[in-house]
Amino acid sequence: MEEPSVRIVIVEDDKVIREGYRFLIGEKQGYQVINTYSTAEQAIKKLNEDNPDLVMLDVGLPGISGIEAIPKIKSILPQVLILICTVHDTEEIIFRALANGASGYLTKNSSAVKIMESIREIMQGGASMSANVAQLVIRSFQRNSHSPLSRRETQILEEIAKGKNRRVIADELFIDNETVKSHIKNIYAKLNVHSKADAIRTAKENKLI
Amino acid sequence: MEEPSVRIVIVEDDKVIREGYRFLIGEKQGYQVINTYSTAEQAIKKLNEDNPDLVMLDVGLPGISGIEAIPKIKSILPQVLILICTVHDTEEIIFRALANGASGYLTKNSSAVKIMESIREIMQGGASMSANVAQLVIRSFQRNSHSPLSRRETQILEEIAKGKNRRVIADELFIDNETVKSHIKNIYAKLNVHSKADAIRTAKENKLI
DNA sequence: TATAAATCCCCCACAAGGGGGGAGTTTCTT
DNA sequence: AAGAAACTCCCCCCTTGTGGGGGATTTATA
Repeated sequence: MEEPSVRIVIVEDDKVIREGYRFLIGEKQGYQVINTYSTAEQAIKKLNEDNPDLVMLDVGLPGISGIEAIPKIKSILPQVLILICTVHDTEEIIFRALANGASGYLTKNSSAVKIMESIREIMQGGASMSANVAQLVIRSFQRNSHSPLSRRETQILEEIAKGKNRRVIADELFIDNETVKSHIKNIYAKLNVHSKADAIRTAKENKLI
Repeated sequence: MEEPSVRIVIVEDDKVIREGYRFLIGEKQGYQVINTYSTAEQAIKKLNEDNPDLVMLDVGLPGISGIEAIPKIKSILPQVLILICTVHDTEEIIFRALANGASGYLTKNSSAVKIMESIREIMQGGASMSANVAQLVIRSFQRNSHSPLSRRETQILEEIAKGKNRRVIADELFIDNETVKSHIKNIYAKLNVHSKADAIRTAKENKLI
């Protein structure tokens, strides 16, 4: 039986890189580059007729950025998969791209092999990140191991961060209202703050919760 | 100049897989398998003399699990890198492994090439995940795009979830106290809840914030 | 034998929360 | 042009929660 090839659209403002991608992908069996664009606006305008399976997207585009383009593209073609290929590797940009619906994030030092591997993984329903991106993402999961807070204090601060009040926390932990209050007093002293909001902010900044 | 080879310890209870890894890695230039163990306890006991750069760790070990072993290993050798290789791919296990300090997470269908690539990426200071793991991780970043909440409501609920009170939120958004209160009333109505804590819980469960 | 952690107790004053009502404007969609 | 959402602001009410002050006891850990 005939395997339909994967339809790919490339959005990249640098002509050399754009043509590089086109050449790289175009010569591979089972993949075809439908069109390439230098701005997200142009790509979005032609999205319905191009009808791609996957869009390779740069972040630093003139006009609307790749990040902002993601939800617009997804609203037109909800099933389309997005692979970000860019030089930008700041935490904020990466997280915004992933939160907006990207399935992959490669920084531009990625080899041709790595790019094709990512496209394959994404088309098979997975996701893909280059090593430096994966590291940032993983780091966002990790706690500070030198927390000044005790186990109980950390636990209680986590519940506070969920918006629970002292009464509820006390009930859930099978301890007294006053005990929770004491813990909170100690938390505030250790973090040098004087309110819930400040405690939560400080704790999150230092990855204590 | 002489490049020292990467010292690797393997912890895996299945003998076939364990020896498979040992063979796979042992034949590669620049990598040496110092020791292999079938339990985390044994590996931890010998950690100081083995002095590995990287530990390949299974999750489903007899005795203490791979997940629980991570902080214990890190407390003995803080610089050691951890690569999880396992069949387990539930969200909870993956997140706990990454939160505990793993630098990589491969599910066991990973090819030999992929395993070596991961080890290389991790040793170079990056991180690595197989496609299915990356997908779960990325999905955890993504919002529900069909939120019943308006932009403003979502924004305000996010601030509430940071522990801020109405007064502070009003000031930061340059709107009146009463306006914030109205938004909160509407949020509660839409989410069918009657308190901060319930609103935060419901919103998080449905990935509205 | 200190020190930290976890538990519990009392006081007080003020801030904050939640429910009820209504009403004006803008902005977007049909 | 009509209607619906969204965003803004105002009043009433009473209950609950919060933060700061001062303690105490027990257990475990260094």
